[in-house]
Amino acid sequence: MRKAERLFQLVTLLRGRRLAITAKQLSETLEVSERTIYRDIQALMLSGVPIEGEAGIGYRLDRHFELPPLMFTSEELLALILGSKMVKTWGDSVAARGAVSALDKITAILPERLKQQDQSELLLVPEFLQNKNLAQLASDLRAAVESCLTINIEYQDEQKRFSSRNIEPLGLVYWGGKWTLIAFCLLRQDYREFRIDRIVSLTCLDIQFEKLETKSLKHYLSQFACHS
Amino acid sequence: MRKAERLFQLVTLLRGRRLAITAKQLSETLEVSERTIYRDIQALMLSGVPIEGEAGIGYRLDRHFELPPLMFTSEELLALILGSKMVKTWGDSVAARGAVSALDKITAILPERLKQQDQSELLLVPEFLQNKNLAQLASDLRAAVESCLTINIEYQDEQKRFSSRNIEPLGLVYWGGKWTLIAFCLLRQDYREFRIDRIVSLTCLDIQFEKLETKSLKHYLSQFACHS
DNA sequence: TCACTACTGACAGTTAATGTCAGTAGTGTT
DNA sequence: AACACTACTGACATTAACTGTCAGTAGTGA
Repeated sequence: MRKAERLFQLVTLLRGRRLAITAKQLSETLEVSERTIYRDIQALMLSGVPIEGEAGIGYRLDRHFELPPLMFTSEELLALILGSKMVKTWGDSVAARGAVSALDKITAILPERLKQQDQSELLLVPEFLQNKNLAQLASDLRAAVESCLTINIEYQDEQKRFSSRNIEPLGLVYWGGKWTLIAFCLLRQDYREFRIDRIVSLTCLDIQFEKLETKSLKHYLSQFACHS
Repeated sequence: MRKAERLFQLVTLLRGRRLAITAKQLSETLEVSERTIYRDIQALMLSGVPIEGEAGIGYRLDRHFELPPLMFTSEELLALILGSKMVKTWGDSVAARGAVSALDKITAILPERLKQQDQSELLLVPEFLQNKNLAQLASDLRAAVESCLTINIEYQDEQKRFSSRNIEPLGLVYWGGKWTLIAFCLLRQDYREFRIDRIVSLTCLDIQFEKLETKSLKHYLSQFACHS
């Protein structure tokens, strides 16, 4: 079992690093010969662990193996299932995609008892409320937020009044059933909140804006929280 | 590595069973001696696997180890985080509790890159919208649904009209921001849908009702889906 | 008491793992 | 081209770990 323990430790050592690590360093840490490290690395690779080794550089774990496994309780899994269903229906299309595949993984390992509890569907998030176009719009907005790109939107408000604006998108908020975009409006030189389902069109302008402490989603919401 | 592989297979064999399994059966399946099985079981227990052995009965895996670890991609983890935040704010209190602890586990293993993406909070589910009383009411309703218990509710509808009814609760539906209780109303002898936030009080009656194909959440929703 | 099981120690034989040594090969710098 | 640094492989003597058989202990239920 000593070797099996060492293999586990090897993966842990590789997983915690950004830079490559040499066989010599590993052998010193684990107190074995370099030859043993070479054998261990080969064993791990044969069993599917994606290790990359470069002569003159050292070893690195493929980025996708960076994430360790997670252990959840029954209660946690049922909560994750419910949350995934909410994201699937109400989230932007990127998040919805992640939720669907996570949901597949979770249901694949559910024991019969929990599977029956989930499939009894006594707690339901209806799929038919899903709006694919809105989810895609939310994804595009999210990408603009993340990239700090100024955008132009055409917007139809509650009174059906039409407007076109250049805005700096700061973030998205889920109010339960409705997402809004918080942005800094270049026309009004102030924050504005837009319901995503009322955005008629969206155009990215390829103009990058600057992030500021006093011009952010957090700053906007701190004002809102004081009111309620 | 043969032994390490066998240890893995042992856990898998134990995990897939409800009834206890003897060392003799395991030795025949894995084609080793019983003495080796005793050694293997001891090695697994020393490394933390919760196996229970009873003389005259056999071995069983502690129930909490029934669930294997899960491996998620970055995209899936971010979706699970978003979903957990939704459940935390909008779910019933049991689900919210599960979501909070799942969220702790996920954030504990998040690499720096993803942690920063999550903490930038460009995609927000506000916690201040959480309603603890409503979440507790939802949990009580969920328990009644699961136990098929008839309940009495006092309800105030859209027009502020007050009513008191005995109902058989069939399930809960999340419409995005609002949950409704689907129930069979004993007064009207028909389905009725109640917004949870309009339920003034709830009393369990300790009268068990019968589940039927034609008196269920699914049946009710199949009618609704045809209308839209 | 008997039948069934889990459990432990001891020991000879078997198998796996280890470190040392020698050699191959790739990359970057001088 | 030579050198320094690294990854890599095969061979072999030595060491460590593992295995099955055997004998014995102990718990549970009929």
